[in-house]
Order: sequence, then C-alpha cells, then structure tokens
Amino acid sequence: MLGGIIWHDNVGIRLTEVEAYLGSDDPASHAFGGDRGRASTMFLSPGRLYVYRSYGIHLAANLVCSPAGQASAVLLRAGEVIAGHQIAAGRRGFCWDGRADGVVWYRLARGPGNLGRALGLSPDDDGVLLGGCFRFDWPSHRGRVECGPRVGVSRAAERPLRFWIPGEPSVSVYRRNPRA
DNA sequence: CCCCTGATTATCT
DNA sequence: GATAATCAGGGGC
Repeated sequence: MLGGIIWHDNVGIRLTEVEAYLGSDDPASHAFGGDRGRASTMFLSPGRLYVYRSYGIHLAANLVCSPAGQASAVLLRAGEVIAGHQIAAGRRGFCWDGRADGVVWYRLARGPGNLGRALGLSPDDDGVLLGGCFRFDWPSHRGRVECGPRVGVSRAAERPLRFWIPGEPSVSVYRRNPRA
C-alpha cells in the first residue's frame, strides 16, 4: 500500500507510513479476542474502511485486508497530500495560499488523526467499500521500504509491523508506549 | 529539541 | 475509574 493514493472528496493522499493489525490473536489489534466491541468491521470482507475514534477526538482509517472472519487491517498512519491542498489544509484549520499558513506541507497528514482529518473522515465512513466515495490507487512500483515496531501500542510492542518509505518527511516519529 | 499535560469518548477492568 | 493504534500547546533547555 505504501506509495498508493487514497482519494476522498477531492483530496488525494499518497501513503508514506502504514501499520498492520492482525486478527483475534494480535494483542494490539482491536480485533483481539474476537468480534466484540467497536471493530466488527474488521471481521467483514476486505476492501472496506474500518474507521474508529481515537482518544475520543480523532478519527483514524484502516483498510480491511483479509477474508471475512480473519480481521486483519492496515492502519493509514501518514501520507503526503498531493491533491486538494486547500480543502485538506482547511480541515486542519490552516489557510492555504499556495502553501499552508501555519504548518509545513509534510505535516498536513502526518499521524493517523491528522491524516483522517485532512481526508475528511466521518464516523459514518466505518464499513464503506473502496470504489465509491473512497478510492485507492495501488502503487505501480515499489521502492525501498523499512519496518519497525508499531507506534504507541501497549501490547505486542516489539513486533515490527509498522512500514514506511525511508526519507519521507511526512512519516511520523516513533513513540513507544511508556507502559509497554 | 525535550518532557508534560489537557482534550474527549468508547471500551475495558 | 482507568486506559487508549493521538495531537497540540506550553515550559524548559
């Protein structure tokens, strides 16, 4: 998925950082322990967005990737806005006059909450299938990819399931959960 | 740059 | 009552 472009409502974001969340046996996954709670979309068929509320105030998006019942998904952690800059900057609370006022370009969609806001996510988008109002252009070629532990998770904190394109300034900084 | 804290809600204990 | 797949803003260096 790295290098692919997620499109919604005239904004396009090229993904530079993602994280894999596995199914019922991944302690860091919302699917851990089975289909209970908010993550039931993860257990549905692939190609859907799983949208969840993070820390009460943010919305983050995953792409469901495994067959129904397996519940693995990929969190869209960061990207580079490549189209619809004015809309995306406005959603982040910045003015746009050729460049964002008050924020550097690579921070418009850095971090899952910021990416969700720039993309214009709504809670109602949970479960939606790609191909309608959300599109994803898969990358035509792959360059170098690096991997490491997932950001902020308190369990399974060592598993190298975070992937990013090295050298991209829109990639977020790694933070280990202090209780991990 | 660093560390600390508040915001805000679904889920878990 | 506490925690979390987070972020912004403040103070200190």
